[in-house]
This record gives sequence, C-alpha cells and structure tokens, in this order.
Amino acid sequence: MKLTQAQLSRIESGASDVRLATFVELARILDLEPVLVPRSALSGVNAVLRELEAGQDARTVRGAANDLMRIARDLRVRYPNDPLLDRLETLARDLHPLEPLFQSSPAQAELTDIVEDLRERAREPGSDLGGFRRGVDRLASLRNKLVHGQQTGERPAYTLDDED
Amino acid sequence: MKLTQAQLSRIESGASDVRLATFVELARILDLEPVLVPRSALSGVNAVLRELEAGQDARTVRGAANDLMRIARDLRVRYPNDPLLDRLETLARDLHPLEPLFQSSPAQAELTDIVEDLRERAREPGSDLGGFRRGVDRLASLRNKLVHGQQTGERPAYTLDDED
DNA sequence: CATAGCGATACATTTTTCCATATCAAATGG
DNA sequence: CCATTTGATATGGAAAAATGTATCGCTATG
Repeated sequence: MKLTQAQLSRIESGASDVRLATFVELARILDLEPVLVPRSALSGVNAVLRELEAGQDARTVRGAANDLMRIARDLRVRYPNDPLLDRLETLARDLHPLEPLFQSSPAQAELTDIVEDLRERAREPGSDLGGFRRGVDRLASLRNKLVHGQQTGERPAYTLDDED
Repeated sequence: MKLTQAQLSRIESGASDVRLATFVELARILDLEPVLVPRSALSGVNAVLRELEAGQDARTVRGAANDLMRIARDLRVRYPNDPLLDRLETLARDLHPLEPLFQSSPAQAELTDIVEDLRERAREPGSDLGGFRRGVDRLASLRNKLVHGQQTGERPAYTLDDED
C-alpha cells in the first residue's frame, strides 16, 4: 500500500470510501490503532480514552513511579528489610499500567503531591517511619480508588473517531 | 450498503479487502464498534478489554482474593499490627484488577495452591510466621510475574481483532 | 427424485487506487 | 514588478479491486 498524495487528497475531501488496508495504514501514520470494541466494553474504553486525551503529559506518572522506586532504593541502605519499602516498591510498580487513569484527573496532582511528600520525608535521616508510612498509605488508597472507580456503564453509540 | 451473501463469502475466505463502510457495517452486525485508539492509550484499553472478556469464571480469582482477605483478618486478632498482614491484604486487593491475567494460565493453579497453603498455616495457632511469610512472598512474586510479563513492548502489527 | 437452503463462483458494475499532469499559492530571483 | 521555481493539492484517465446479481453445485430432507 502506498497511500499516494492523490489518494490522500480524495480522502480528505471525503470523496473516497477507502479500503480497510488503506484506512489502517492511515491510522498508523497518525499513531492510532484501530480496535474493535464489544459494545458492552465501550463505556469503559471511552472512559480510558477520555482521561487520556485530556491530559498532556503522560510521562509524569512514569516519572513519579521512577522517583518512588529511587526513594525506596535509597532507604534500603538504612532499612534493608523493611516491608514498608516492599510495599512502596509494589505500589510504584503498579503505577505504570494505571497510567491512563491518571491523566487529567486530580489524581495526577495527588500523585505528585504524594511523591513530593515521600521524597521530603526520606531526606531527613532519622525520619519518623510513621509519617512515611502515612505517605505510602495515601499512595495505596489513591491507587485503590483509581482501580475501583473503574466501574462499567451503559450508553452504546456510534463512535468512529475522527481523523485529520 | 447491503453486505450481500456473496460479499460475505468472499470476506470470510479472505478474498476481499473490504471498504471501510462495509467493514463498519460488518462490525455493527457483530456488535462491535471500531474505535481509533492512540498508541499511548493502547495498553490501558487492552487492559479494559481483557478484563471484560474474562467475565466467565472470574469468580475463582475473586474467591481467592476474598479468602486471603479473610485469612488476614482472622490473623489480625492475634497479630494486630503485623506489617506482613498489611502486605497480604494489599496483595489480595491487587488480585482483582489482575483477574484477566489469571485466565486459563497455570497462574490460576498456583494461586489456589498459595491460598490453600496460607489457609493451612493460618489454622495452626502458634504457626511460624516464617512459613506464612514465605507464602505471602510466593503470592507477591506470582503477582509481579503476571504484571510484568504483561507489557507489550511494541507494535501490535495488524491488530484488528478477529471476526467470524 | 424433487426441492429447499447454503456457500462459492462468473460475469457485470461500481469504486477505489495509481500514475501523470494540471492548478494554484507562495516564495524567490533578476 | 514580473517571471520562475517550488511545494502542495486537485483532477483525468487507466488499471485494479470490491461489490452486486445471477447462477451453479452441494447437502439435507420430504
């Protein structure tokens, strides 16, 4: 498939009901992936997409996860076997797949806030583990909230996304 | 558009790269909705889809999660503040969203085995926490394995879902 | 054996797609 | 200021492919 200039022109002017192969190629170029979604899953998928497209900076979550991992690793020196650090690492790892859910929501803000807090507490040597634990708990509950607030819904509709 | 019998025959035999309109119509008939997903959102969307299509014997994982929560709660009576129990609870909670990953894999067996083991150890009063901890570790590593063996890496090639 | 149902195929039609070329706008050079 | 180049978009015509209609062959069933 070549997707020539002429072809594009006709597509843009709506003068052509392209073939599937052409369509897919075009999607690729636009960094989109055509996916067939069962109607029953539509609302869920839409939710994910909505949250994502609102937010610009996806890297923030990844960055936060990395920060948390680093914090945990640093503290290991002092508390080699502390389960609290296990927990923190687990939570940080969990962040990655949940990325889409963080976009554009206040969750993002909360997350960076938590990271800030933990970083702060980790800095002071004899830092009270109680405060640190509270931070980790905050992270955990944020995580749980996101994962669970992922309820289903209803409303099927016709939704071929736009192009151009 | 009519989607005649002849056309369907050709499509099924792969002898035709349909036009977009035909494709959409076919999707409709199959109760599917074509959606263009930004690559960056693909993992999130796939997660939702996986979760949904698991639907059938999801109860097993859920059951395991509940069992684990119960075990943890019971042990609380004796060890009110043990962080190991925190960890177990966290892991149990984590199970839910990972449900789809358990489907049909040996992971399912491993999970029930772990639950069996922990239940056993929790039964005997002065049970050695070492063994119990080992069980929890097993659960954690199973979880991590699943979560990590999950990442796509790159390009889903021509991932239009199947039809027929 | 007749016939009804279903999928595959032939041939005709329609439409996309490709290649070449035209059109147009903005930029560039004398 | 006009001519020419350059780049990007539209269009015409030919080739290729999808779609439609009619038909054929197979299987089941009376």
